[in-house]
Amino acid sequence: MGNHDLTIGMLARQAGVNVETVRYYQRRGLLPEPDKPLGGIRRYGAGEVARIKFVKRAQHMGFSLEEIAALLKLEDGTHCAEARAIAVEKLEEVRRRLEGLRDIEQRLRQLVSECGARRGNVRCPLIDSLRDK
Amino acid sequence: MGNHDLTIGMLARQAGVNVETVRYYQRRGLLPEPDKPLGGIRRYGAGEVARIKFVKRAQHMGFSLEEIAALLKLEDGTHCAEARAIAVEKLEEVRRRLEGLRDIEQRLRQLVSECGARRGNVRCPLIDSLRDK
DNA sequence: ATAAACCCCGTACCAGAGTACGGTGTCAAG
DNA sequence: CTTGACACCGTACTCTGGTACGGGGTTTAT
Repeated sequence: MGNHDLTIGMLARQAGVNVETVRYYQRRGLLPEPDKPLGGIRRYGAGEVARIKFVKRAQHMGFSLEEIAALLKLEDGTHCAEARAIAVEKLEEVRRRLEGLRDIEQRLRQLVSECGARRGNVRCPLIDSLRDK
Repeated sequence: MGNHDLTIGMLARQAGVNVETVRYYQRRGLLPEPDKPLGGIRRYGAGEVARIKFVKRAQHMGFSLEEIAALLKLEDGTHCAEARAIAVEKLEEVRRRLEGLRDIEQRLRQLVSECGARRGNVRCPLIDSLRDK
């Protein structure tokens, strides 16, 4: 775990992101920037790979980088209530978005089917629904 | 319908958007820019109000401004099949997003409940799920 | 006739999550 | 010892849908 032998390019490849993304995460404070040793080339280890993967997993759960920064501060696993609070908020947000998307799905499904069933020169139901009610 | 008596500010108020938004839509080609008459103040009518409302309704159905521009070209209602094709694609996209969000909701719900049920010094289930598998 | 309110136009800026570019430095192989 | 690949760093640009700003010109009301 402590072997610091990766260059930033290797780190990026192992974590499945671009070098620029690694640097971006460093700037955002999601990834510590190791001290530059003599010569000027930094080395990274398994800890950094894991951290980037943590970020990517959290993104797939819908968290923003800002929220992920907060989660990373609780990474030792001893602040479960705080972590849970962040997840609860995200869950509520996800549910709101789900509701909105479900409405949209419904309306689109309805309109697509009406447009498909249209016969003769009836006006387009989709276009009509967008015009003044 | 043909009374062109609104200034851009009145148009914006009637359509429920900002003046800047009207100009932005003009730049994006969603709204025609009327000829500037003597003196330099353009006038707008009910057609423009309707057009902005069309855009807003379409946005609420999940369409991007680019897609809305395509829909506006079909606004006469005689190109139902083309309009339907755009809606079908959007519907598919919405369903993909819905699927993704449902997965996220599920996982978050599960994790929130696990974190809530946690007793003693078990590691935080949420944080754990973000760390290496 | 003067002040408030409004218009015109161009440009710059916001969030979010990166991506791209360009100049310089360093390292390893041939 | 030179070539190529990579690292470092700062800055700028991408996309989307606007919002803000600033310097003029005009119109409306008092």
